[in-house]
Amino acid sequence: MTASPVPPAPDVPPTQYAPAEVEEKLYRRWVEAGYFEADVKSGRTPFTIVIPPPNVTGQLHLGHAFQHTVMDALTRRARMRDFEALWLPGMDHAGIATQTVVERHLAESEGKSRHDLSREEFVSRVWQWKEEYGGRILDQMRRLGEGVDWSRERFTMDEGLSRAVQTVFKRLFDDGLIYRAERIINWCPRCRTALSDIEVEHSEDAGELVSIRYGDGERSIVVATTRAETMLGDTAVAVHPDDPRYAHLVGTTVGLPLTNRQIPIVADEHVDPEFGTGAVKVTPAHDPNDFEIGQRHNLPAITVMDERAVITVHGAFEGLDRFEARPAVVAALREQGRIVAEKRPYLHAVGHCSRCDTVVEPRLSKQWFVKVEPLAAAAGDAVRQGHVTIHPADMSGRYFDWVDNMHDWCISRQLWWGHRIPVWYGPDGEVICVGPDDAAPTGEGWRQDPDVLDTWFSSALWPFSTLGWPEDTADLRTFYPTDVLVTGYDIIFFWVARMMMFSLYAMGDQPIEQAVPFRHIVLTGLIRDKFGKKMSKSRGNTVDPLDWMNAYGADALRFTLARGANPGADVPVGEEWVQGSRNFCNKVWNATRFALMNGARPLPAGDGEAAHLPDLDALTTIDRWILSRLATVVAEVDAAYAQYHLAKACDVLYHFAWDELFDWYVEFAKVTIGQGGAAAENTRAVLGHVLDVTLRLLHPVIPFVTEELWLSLTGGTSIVVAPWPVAETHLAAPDAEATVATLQAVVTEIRRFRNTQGIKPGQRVATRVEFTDPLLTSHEEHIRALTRLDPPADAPSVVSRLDVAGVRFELDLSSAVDFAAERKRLDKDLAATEKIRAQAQAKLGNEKFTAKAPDKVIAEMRDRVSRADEEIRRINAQLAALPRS
RNA sequence: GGGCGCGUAGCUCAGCGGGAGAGCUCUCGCCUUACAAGCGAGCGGUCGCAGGUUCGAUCCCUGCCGCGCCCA
Repeated sequence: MTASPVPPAPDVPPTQYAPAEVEEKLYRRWVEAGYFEADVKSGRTPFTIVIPPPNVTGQLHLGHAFQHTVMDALTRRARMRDFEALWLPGMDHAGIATQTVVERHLAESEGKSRHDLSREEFVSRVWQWKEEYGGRILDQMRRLGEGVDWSRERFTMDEGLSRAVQTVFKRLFDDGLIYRAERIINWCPRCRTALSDIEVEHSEDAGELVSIRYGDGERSIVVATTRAETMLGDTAVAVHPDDPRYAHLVGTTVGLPLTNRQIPIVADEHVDPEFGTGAVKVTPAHDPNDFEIGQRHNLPAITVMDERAVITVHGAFEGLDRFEARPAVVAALREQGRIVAEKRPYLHAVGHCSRCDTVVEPRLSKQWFVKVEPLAAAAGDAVRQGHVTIHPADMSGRYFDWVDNMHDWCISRQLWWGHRIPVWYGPDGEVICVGPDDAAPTGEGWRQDPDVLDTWFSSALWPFSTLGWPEDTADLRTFYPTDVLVTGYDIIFFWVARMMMFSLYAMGDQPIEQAVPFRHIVLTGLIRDKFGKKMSKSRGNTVDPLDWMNAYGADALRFTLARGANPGADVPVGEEWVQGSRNFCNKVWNATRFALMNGARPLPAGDGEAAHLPDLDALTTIDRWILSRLATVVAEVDAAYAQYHLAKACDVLYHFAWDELFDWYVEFAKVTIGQGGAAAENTRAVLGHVLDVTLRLLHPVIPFVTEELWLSLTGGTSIVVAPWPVAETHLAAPDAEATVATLQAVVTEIRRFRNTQGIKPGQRVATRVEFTDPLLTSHEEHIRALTRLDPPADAPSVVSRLDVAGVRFELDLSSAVDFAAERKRLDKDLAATEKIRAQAQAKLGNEKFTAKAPDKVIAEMRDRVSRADEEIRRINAQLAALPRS
């Protein structure tokens, strides 16, 4: 055996990958090199993703980490594929959340409320807070290695984005799509602001159902309610018009208890005669359904609570919170003998503020609304007509359900932090909407609407406002429409549909394919814990992604999340998963380390992948096998990405890298390299090439470790800007794949034999090897190396003979062979093979099958039978050769 | 109540018309000089239940049972 000269490895890396030592350094280098900055002038095809803006008060959680990993993988791959890739970062101003945080801060540090400051002062405090504490998530994104274009970072309260907000508001206003009206809206008594429908979360809560008798004697009626305190604001009782029980009462009045008011009994179609007594109390100012009834019957609406949900009427209850007033009212009614029935607990749906969980109070109030009907119709059509594709496709139903049944959107919020509504009220009742270039009216008696817009209003403009709209910027012309939106399926309603509506509206002068905000919507699932349970603070199963990054590295976390990225499916994660990913990264590290120590290096780059390879005719079967497999893997990874099936891409790469490249090719390569000569040199080049390609394929998902290794392996500038591999289909070598499959089967069989015989892995066994399959002959040394079989001794005493596909082994065993164990093994294999044969044979024996099944399937069955026959013969020969025991 | 989805190995999930897969776990044996964050071998499933369509069903259809989620 000739020892070939191994070029000294410049820096042999340590045996364990240490992410902490490389991540920060590499990230800084990437940013400084400007790799993530998109160039409008490059002339390359653009690829754009805008980040769903995280909340300025927020911290990175696993949900962000997950979606950001997906976006980063898509963007990095696009960049490698020579697209002008832009991933645009930023944050939203999170009106309620931010104002709440700053108010608390103000209270704690100075003991003041915002009302102790002027509005201007308070807003400037919020900006101060933002500079000092806001946006911690941005640094956490850097930790994760996100390749965003920091030079284009945006914030929804920035001047440009605010201008976009005002422009859209003005247009909608002028088009009559924004209106102001007195309606029942969702009110949070803690945040003291209106909420839109979708900022309310419903849950089944335990309450009470109380039945109360209104009126007396003949003219009395029993109503049931879960909100007894609102009876103070009742202005009617409603029954179904066809309900015979109450027909005689319709049109009359009853006395409202605890008050001296008489209220009418009205007939309304919307009353459910099956529910309770079939009669309902009507409180138009405190219930959306009652409000509708009130409208239909011209009933007055009496507001009985203030903005904190404290009772404002009726001396005895005035000043009580709604939850204090409820038992008080019931007690007072009971005293009068008016409580007919009580049910506790009574489960019913209760709305909660999505921000602070306070029970929402329906409140009659004057608010601004967007008339969504025409906008929503366009948003639905864009998807129906195929201008925008939702992945996975079966999530489209949710989208349509939403846009087809959308309610008008309440956009005003009673806050100070946000985009102030650009509407001015004049002394004589004038209402003027001021556009971004208009001068606000001045003079006596003019005042601006005090409210601000829902944060989601500005978020809905994000795909184009971030690119400079309403100005006609190069960025907008180049990067809009964006290519992909990645977000959770839970946010379709909040955000996706609204971006669609506003983009189509604002970009309405463009053809629809140019007006859409994005061409693909990739919906991700929710992160769950390792038992598949939702993560929540109350469950105590939340995980800080920073902890896992610190423990296992950013790549390990990313790989774990990416491997779970099955389209639309929830992703359970546990620490063991991350450990496994870390182990994978370390495996890649060590395999590359081995390659470096053995002088493996891709040949100098030329045009295309094949330029990295030696003359194909000079390659061994094993070299051709791995190249053939690599070509398939590249194609499979591309196919998976094309479907946004990141989990599949990761799975393919994981198994190729570990199970084929590292477990087999590297082991074979040890032998070939050890043999020296031209074959060794070729194998070094092939190993170098395959690793190079594999690292590039993995880079979008695990950017750090791949960069660190790729730099050593290739001496290139950066894997970030290395070309994405191309599937070299001409390298397909089915013959080599078949031969190696046989080799693997032979090696595995020997290993099994050794195992069942209790031969220690390290123990070398003298063996005579005889080939019946000539294709395998040249691989004797590979087989011996992987199975630890030595050449036979001079005077062999053959103890055991083993026939494997194409090879006969005569093992010289000094220890006793466990024939019983071997027989058991073979019997099991025989039974399994006979089963396969029987199943295939049964099909072939079925006339209907042979008549109707496609030829390809029939041929496959025939082949299966003959392969099984051969296997059965082989096993039987083995069995026959075993001495009887 | 309306709609959508899911029930596949101990756990978490892929597969979705022609021989049941992965990760983690588990069993046995190994510090075999790239890697013990590792290596080799193995155990483990009437693919929720019942019908139907089909030459053939984990995969398509219907019903049932059990779980989710969204909307009301």
